[in-house]
Amino acid sequence: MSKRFSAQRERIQAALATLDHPTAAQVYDHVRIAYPQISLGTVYRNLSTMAAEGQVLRLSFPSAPDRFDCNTAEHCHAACQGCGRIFDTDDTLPAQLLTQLDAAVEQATGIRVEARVMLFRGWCADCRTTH
Amino acid sequence: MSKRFSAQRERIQAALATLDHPTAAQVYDHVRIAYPQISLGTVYRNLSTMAAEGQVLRLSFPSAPDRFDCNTAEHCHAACQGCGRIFDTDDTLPAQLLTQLDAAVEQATGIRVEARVMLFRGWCADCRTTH
DNA sequence: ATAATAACGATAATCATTATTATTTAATGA
DNA sequence: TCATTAAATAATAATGATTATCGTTATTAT
Repeated sequence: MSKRFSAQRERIQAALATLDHPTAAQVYDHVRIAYPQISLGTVYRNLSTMAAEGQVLRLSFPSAPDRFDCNTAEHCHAACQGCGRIFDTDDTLPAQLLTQLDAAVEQATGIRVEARVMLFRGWCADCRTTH
Repeated sequence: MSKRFSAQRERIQAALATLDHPTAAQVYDHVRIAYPQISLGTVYRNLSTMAAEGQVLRLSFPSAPDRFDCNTAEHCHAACQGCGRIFDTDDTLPAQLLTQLDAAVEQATGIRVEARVMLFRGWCADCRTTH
């Protein structure tokens, strides 16, 4: 009936659900296995559109390509400086902690917080043993 | 004995102190006024070195050049969605709160946190009254 | 069905950043 | 001091990620 999105876009969405915080290139490589004629530009175009529409989160890291996250729920990211993996905090961060944080920010800046982008950097358990 | 830096690097450091979260290009343009022969590559090289040495913070945002912050003390940024102003929390965020955050992140992800990038979005006091 | 609109694939262009290289400046030390 | 070595520079080429263009194809509306 109503095919809301193109076949390419649906495959990109499926790839996002399968892969873990992929880059555009990783999405491209994944989709290309079953759909070789897709173009990298199409992947970028759709990812950018989806990010603008709020269907996907675009994450930016220094000296690294952007990554995309289909989980648009409230959560933070922790990046390992050793292996580069990105971990989700999901909703395991105590909500009461975030509330306190918002209050502290409002007191310090006057901003009543509506959204947060929090990226933590450090070493994962695996990399800590080898450093 | 204190380490001596090149004239170029000292000018870059001075620019960082003057400008507010500048990009490399903005540092370049500022230094160039009084020191026209400096090269953009020199700016990038020094900024990267300083970031690696922990003398400067490198901030990354989607679809925008990296920004550099000479305030390496623990602080966050809060952006107003109304007027666009950016507020620093400086060190007014309770350290004990950040420690708790780090612990929660490590428990959730395994990452032992070394650095955080926290950007808050919301409405400042002025804009809240007019919205 | 036909016209209008949107999305596509291929590829060129752009932008930020890093690497190269020849040269200059600073440090070392006999 | 003067020569030697090391480090940093300016200029510029190269790279990598992302966006823009453009002719074509697919989808939607009349």
